[in-house]
Amino acid sequence: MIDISKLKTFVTVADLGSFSKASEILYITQPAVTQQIKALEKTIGAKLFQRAGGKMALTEEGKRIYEIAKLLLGSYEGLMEEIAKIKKDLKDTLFLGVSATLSEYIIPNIIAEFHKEFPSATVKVFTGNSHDVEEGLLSGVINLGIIEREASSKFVSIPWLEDEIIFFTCPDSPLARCECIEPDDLYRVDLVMREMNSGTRKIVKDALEKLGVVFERLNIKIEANSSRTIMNIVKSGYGASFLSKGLILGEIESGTVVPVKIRGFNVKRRFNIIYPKSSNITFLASNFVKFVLSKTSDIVTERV
Amino acid sequence: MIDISKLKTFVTVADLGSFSKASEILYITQPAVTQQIKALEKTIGAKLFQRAGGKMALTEEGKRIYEIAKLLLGSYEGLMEEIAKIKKDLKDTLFLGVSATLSEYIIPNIIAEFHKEFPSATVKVFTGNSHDVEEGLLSGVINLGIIEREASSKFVSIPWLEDEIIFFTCPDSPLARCECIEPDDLYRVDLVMREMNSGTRKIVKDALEKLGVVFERLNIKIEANSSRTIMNIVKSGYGASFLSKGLILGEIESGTVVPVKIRGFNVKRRFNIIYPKSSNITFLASNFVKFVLSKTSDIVTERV
DNA sequence: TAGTTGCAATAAGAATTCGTTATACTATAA
DNA sequence: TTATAGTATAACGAATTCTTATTGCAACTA
Repeated sequence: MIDISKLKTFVTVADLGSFSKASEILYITQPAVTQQIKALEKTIGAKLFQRAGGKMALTEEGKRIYEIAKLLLGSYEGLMEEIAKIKKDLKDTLFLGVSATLSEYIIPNIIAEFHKEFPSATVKVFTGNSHDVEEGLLSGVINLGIIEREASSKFVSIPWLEDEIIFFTCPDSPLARCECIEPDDLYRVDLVMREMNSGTRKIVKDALEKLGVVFERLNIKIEANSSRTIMNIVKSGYGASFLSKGLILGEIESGTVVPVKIRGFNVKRRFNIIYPKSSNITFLASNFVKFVLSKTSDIVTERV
Repeated sequence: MIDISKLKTFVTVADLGSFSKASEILYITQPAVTQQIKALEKTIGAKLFQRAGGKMALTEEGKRIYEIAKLLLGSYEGLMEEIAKIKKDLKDTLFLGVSATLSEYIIPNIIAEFHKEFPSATVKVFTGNSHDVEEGLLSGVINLGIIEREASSKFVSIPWLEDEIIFFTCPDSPLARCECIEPDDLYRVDLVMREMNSGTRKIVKDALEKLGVVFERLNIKIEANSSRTIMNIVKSGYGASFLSKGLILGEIESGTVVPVKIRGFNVKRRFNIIYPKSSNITFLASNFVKFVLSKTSDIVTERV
């Protein structure tokens, strides 16, 4: 199979009319040029250069090959340019994998602010559960991950925000007047919940069952797979639900929803920024981490 | 530098969606495919396939590379087709190297008749001295040579026509009435000769000097590098000259020139068909040799 | 005409590449 | 759970392709 580098050598020799000059430009030795041309001539089955006389002149066959070789080298140039572009694009792109909960509140703001500080950067967010994020990191599809638990030993974990799941309802509800209810009181409440398989739902279920609540006996009237949807339902006056504190803090402050304590119910978890121990962190990714951590102190003191 | 075969492998995998299937089509093992793709991904700096799921799907970068790779492989196909054409053309072409004397009489007829028998064949004639022909054979520019002497030990020599150099003049000349002259008589004749460096001139000079003639004292009034020119000069009534018997046989028969014997002057030589011992003779060349030898018997008996 | 110079070809050894075999890993199917 | 298909990894051997050293050849110069 004919080598692109051999064609490059051939075209260079043809253009310069000299083996030794071509060897200088190609940063190889003159015998290497001789060998490459010889190999080409062997596979083509014809002499490409007329050795007689001062200059190396193309033979008739050489001229025929030359035209096509130039075309092919043109395509090759195009390929290399595209590769250069891809490299540049990837250097300026941060592939971020985050859990569903996070992707809905803090992350969008963070990305927007990050983009203000790094205008040339592009951030692509992949939403998935913690396992998906870990897989993506190992396969290289993702540069940086943020998950709701500790990562496995294959990853570097940077602890980030502490998150708390809280129970809340709308101000008009009778529940809103209670400062603290008993777990058993939940059986008498219409509940809006995240869908099955949700990490948030699972953590709530586990915590309630520890308090003796039979989850199946609860009145789950509505299920939704979006935190925003759940929020809107409760805000509009229907029932009560569980969500991350961060997701509803704004609403609590503006008085559109009211948090209600459940005795003994205390679910806290910490988000972790992670990346593989095996591969080096991207320059852009490290900038993102620095940026996020600097913003975190504000968020922590102000809100969480 | 990126290899065409790697690109071919990449495109094949992309088309089939499988490393192992691609390996079968490319007649290599599956690990070889893995390695090639891996190498490509390393030089490009991006994953080309999404390993997740059943099929191997192109990533965004993979798609970008795929398009250009197909273009490049197209050029490569074109190159291979051109090479095939060149090989075919060369197979149908006989490169013949002949000495100047021969190229002027027997060879043109032979080629014309050869072409009648092998219409698809092309014969290209290179005229030069014996040394040029030998060089051409060794460098591969020529397939077959016909020279005026024995070839060096590097060549296979097939003896062909015997040639004789004869002295002649025009019918009007006083010389024409002599049946045989003495060597010293030449000093009194106006001579037309081939140019310096001519093989024919050298052989004549050597033969005359053996007969005691001082070559420098001869009256060489005209020099010409073409046998045809010399013939025309003598025919038109001026002086006398030496030429191959074959070149002037027709003229002698038609009475436009007259041969004159010089006592003791007897120069014969044999043409040899030659080709290098090192390289095999072309199919077309061997056909040409057979054809020429079959024609030779006619020529020998009829004319020489 | 001999000697110098420039360029290409050749030879031989070293380094790299590349493909193969053998084996491990990871999903999916039975 | 085992079996199976497909991919990745490791290690070795073969082929390629460089490099250095040297020869060969032709043109130029003294």
